Amino acid sequence: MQATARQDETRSPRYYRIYQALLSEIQHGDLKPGDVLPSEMNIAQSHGVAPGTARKAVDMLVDRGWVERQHGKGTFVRRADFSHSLARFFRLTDREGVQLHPKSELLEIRALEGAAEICRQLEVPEKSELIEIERVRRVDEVPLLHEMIYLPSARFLPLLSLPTKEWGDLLYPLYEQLCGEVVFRATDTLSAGPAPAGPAHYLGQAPGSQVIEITRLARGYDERPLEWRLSRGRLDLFHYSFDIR
Amino acid sequence: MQATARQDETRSPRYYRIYQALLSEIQHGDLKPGDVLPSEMNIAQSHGVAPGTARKAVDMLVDRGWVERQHGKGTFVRRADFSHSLARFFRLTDREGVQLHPKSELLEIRALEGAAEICRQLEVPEKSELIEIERVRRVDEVPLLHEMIYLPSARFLPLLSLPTKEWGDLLYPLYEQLCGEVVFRATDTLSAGPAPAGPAHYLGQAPGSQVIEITRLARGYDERPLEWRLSRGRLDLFHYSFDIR
DNA sequence: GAGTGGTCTAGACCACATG
DNA sequence: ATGTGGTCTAGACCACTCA
Repeated sequence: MQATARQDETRSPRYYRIYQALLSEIQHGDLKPGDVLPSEMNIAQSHGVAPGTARKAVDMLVDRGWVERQHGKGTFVRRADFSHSLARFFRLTDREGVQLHPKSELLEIRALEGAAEICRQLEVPEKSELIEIERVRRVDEVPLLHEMIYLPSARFLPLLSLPTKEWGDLLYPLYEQLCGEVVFRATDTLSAGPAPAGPAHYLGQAPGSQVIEITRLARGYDERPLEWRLSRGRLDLFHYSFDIR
Repeated sequence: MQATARQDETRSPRYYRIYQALLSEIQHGDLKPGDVLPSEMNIAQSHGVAPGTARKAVDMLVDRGWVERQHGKGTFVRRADFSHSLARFFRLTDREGVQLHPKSELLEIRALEGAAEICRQLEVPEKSELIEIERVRRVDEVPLLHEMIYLPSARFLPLLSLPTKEWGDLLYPLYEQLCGEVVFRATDTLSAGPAPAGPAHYLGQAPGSQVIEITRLARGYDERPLEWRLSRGRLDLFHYSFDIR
């Protein structure tokens, strides 16, 4: 037997519309990281399709990194793991070649009127109030990165009242626990340029010397920008490798 | 009805074994870039499985970038396209934001005894004879990259007798036409370091100034190393962007 | 019209996880 | 024992390409 109504409505395949429906639930937060999806049989019945068709929709979510299957248990919305994400740009490994995590030191946090370019990146009105965070990240006391981080004040206010001692090495878990904002993906851009006096000082370089610049725009599940940061790092330790094709 | 023998032999799924069989044909050159695969019905019959199972094997080849489907025509082995691959590291676009292709100038080509490290990368015996190619790549007369390229002599001899005038902008098509060696994938590694006098001169920088270093190891369909290159580029034009998670 | 890939059905049995 | 995902069958019709 063949489906009675085939190319009605959107003219896209049924598995694709199911994929979109599930993705939209994830992006709108109806399905949160760690949540279990309905079973494939369940999805099939509720959408009135054969199990194989529902499975293909879930396949797409898996391929695109939104969910993870666990045999015998279910399919779960993935939680992002950025813990190695900036360190991976540097040639810093232990004897066994394992990437080392840098330690963070909070230098300063304050609210200020956002610069035009940063507001544009964060998709907030010009001159909106932003939170600025300045950090240094070190591995074995070797300064690796100087970071300037900008967040829309409105959504990150609880950070301003967090005692300095309670800032850990990772910011994203903090965003999640204190502010309920979850970073799902980010775009990193590599570049190079002269270091201003402040960053240069913390990196142990002469002011104006060339450093690697990594800018990041981080987004939530709904694709809204959450964070913009500019990290400057030592060129002599910089190293990054990847496959093409 | 169910397959009579299920977990005999390798204990891996049938679609996976079919995938491996097809991949091995591609990697051994029985199926060359541009060749058409057997039809899915054909694959199913010759392996004694249902069409859906054969299709899943082909799905895997598609997902991993080995082949490309063309509706109504067939499934074809992909040909790599590296034409934008090095230019993508630089901030060089036309008014419409389209990446510009650099023009190549051949500076020198010669055969020599390979340095230990380069022989190791190319997986040939130490002190093997290598072909060394020195190039400059420019966009609108602006020098962008200085390149030192190393190839195992044994497999690339025809290059030594090619007149300078016949070297084009792209090397990989040359490798294929003259030497029958096809580059399928490569690993690029980004780093930075001081430029020796030669490269610095061609980039219009002071000797010893910091430049971006891109090393590449290119491999054929059978995963054998074909080419190792060290490209040095201007830091002030360097720019690279990518998504994580 | 014949052949190809693209979508979909309606089942089956297997392997894993949990109560 | 029950429910989950993982593999597989044996078909169907649709959409596209080419002779």
